Amino acid sequence: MTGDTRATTGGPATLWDRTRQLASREILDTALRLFTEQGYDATTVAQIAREAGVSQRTLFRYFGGKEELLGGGQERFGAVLTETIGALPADTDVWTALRAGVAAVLDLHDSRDQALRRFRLLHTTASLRAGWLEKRLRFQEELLPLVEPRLAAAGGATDGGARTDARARAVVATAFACLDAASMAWVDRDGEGELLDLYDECLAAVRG
Amino acid sequence: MTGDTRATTGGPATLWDRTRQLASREILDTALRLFTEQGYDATTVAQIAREAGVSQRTLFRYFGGKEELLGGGQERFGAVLTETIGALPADTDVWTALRAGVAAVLDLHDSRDQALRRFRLLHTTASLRAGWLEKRLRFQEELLPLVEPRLAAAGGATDGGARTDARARAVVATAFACLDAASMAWVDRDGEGELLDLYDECLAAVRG
DNA sequence: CGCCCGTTTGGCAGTCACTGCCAAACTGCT
DNA sequence: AGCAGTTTGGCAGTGACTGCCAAACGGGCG
Repeated sequence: MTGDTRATTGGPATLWDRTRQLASREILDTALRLFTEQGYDATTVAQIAREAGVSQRTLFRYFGGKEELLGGGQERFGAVLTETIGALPADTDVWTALRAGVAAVLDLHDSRDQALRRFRLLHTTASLRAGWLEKRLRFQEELLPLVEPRLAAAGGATDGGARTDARARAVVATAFACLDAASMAWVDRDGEGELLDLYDECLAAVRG
Repeated sequence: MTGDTRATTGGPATLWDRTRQLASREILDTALRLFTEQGYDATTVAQIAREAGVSQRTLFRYFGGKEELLGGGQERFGAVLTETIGALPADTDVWTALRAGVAAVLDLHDSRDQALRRFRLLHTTASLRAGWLEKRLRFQEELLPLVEPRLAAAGGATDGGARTDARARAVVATAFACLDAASMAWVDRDGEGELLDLYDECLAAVRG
């Protein structure tokens, strides 16, 4: 705060950025702690701001809304998903590609414990669930242009158009649905086993 | 409102019930109208209440929240789903059963036009989408006990327990995902064609 | 017919998430 | 040190939603 303007850096660039990152982390940690302690709905944004040492207004500038305070790099999900799948060879099977995307997203979590806490919160809080599902749907839309061509190539492949559109949506949505089912089961088992294995199992059950 | 206490009945029972139903309809109609005219987010509950001729407080007593004002008998969805599927013979294939459930729910809409309006609103409004997806998930949970046994019977069927749980969830979620993909495509085509056909196409794309 | 009881309604105030707006504090550069 | 651009914090406002309490109303009773 005072003195010591010389950069004891090691961080990204300007002091602002470092402070910002620090505050951001503090807010996220405080939020996750309070959420797990009192529950999501019972925790007010004002309380998080107070305990994190920032004004409510600033908190809302850092994060768009209460839901974002769950953390877990949810904003990166979209980018990671499209990047991972986009980087795959064009003739990769759709399901293989989607599995790779799911795996990449799961790797984003810092620790198994935090992931478990987040998922538990997510699956037990209606409002959070709603928000997550909505975000998921957005990712799904973003993924569409990457999935459509692969689907057309593999399937008997009639032209493009609305028909392929619906099918691509269904395929991506199914992958996400399996991820959700898997993560629910994973939470039920208190984080025992590998989430990806559960995902495979779910997908197998669906695709018979 | 005044005089005419003699029952020109024909309705269910007491005057209260009839008034209630009338007000309910008025509110729902007003809401759908305003939503389509101005958009969901731009319409305030206060405005709906004013134009429907009830107090805001009463409106919230009739319907739990703004989302319910979309109507379409969403509350019955759960019941219809479980009843339809529950009434099917125990050895019915899971996918057949789920298809029947989906068909029953689709039959719930009064008119094609209203269904289209509702779906369009649903797919273009983030907040509504979120709410719908959350409700969908609740139906999914309700359906689980009906789906699990059929899945165990058909599939190689190891024991019961958490394993089947995840798979059942995945299967039901997939069916719903296909319904969503289908309804999105249906809206894109301005209600042309049969929704169920699109559903079948989506499911075929998934189960390849 | 009129009266009382239970239900329903409406208004009011309050909570909570979230958003502009504006002045004050601060950082980075010269 | 000083200037300019950015960030912050407080304040007021909106909109959904919830208790609370008094007033209005419908239905059954004498």
